[in-house]
Amino acid sequence: MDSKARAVLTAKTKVLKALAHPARLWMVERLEGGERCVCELVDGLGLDFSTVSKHLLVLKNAGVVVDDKRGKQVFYSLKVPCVLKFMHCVEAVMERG
Amino acid sequence: MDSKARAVLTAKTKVLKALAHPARLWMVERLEGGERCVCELVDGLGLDFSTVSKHLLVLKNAGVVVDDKRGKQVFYSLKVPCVLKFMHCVEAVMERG
DNA sequence: TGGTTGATTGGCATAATAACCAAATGAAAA
DNA sequence: TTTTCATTTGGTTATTATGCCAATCAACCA
Repeated sequence: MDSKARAVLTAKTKVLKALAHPARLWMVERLEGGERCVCELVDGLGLDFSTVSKHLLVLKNAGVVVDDKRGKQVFYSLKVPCVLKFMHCVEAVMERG
Repeated sequence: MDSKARAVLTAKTKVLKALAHPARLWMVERLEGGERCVCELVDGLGLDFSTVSKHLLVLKNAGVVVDDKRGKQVFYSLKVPCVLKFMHCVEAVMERG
């Protein structure tokens, strides 16, 4: 495995790692229904504001979501529509458990 | 979020976490070409036998691979064919980075 | 039987994550 | 301009993940 192949692998796992947390996956699923402000996500998750903010940063750095500040609020939305389609495969893995 | 929804999320993230490591993802991609014995994977990765064995256990516990002991060797193969299809979406995320 | 090979397990040190609280930022309202 | 509100950042601690070494196990061979 050369260094280029290693870099590609690391980039892919960055996306997977971003999705591989219950709070972050919940937020991504929630964003399927359209953009949400941070406060809505905090309410739904029952976590600290700072914790949710950091989770959103992870998703943003991975290229999964984008943010848009309007007025006092920040709205997050999915950057790539297929993100949740591919979750059907994950569910298939679970069912064949 | 009730406890049932939380359990489903945790189960999904178990699969994602299993894939979210360079060595494990590399092995899964390699298994796309058919079953491989542990020794082949060790050679390709350049990691310790014990390390590779533990990574494979993570994939097995997540339901991504199955093992088959034949003689002294253990062969691993993908349990769910769609695992790599959904990686195309991950690649799409990377390209729109 | 005794030894070798392929693989797993246990143990340990180190690194990376995740949660909270407190404090800082920054834009809008007063 | 001062205050306020939504969010982010910094700091700390607890938990989890990773990788190597040594020991073990199971199957084959001499």
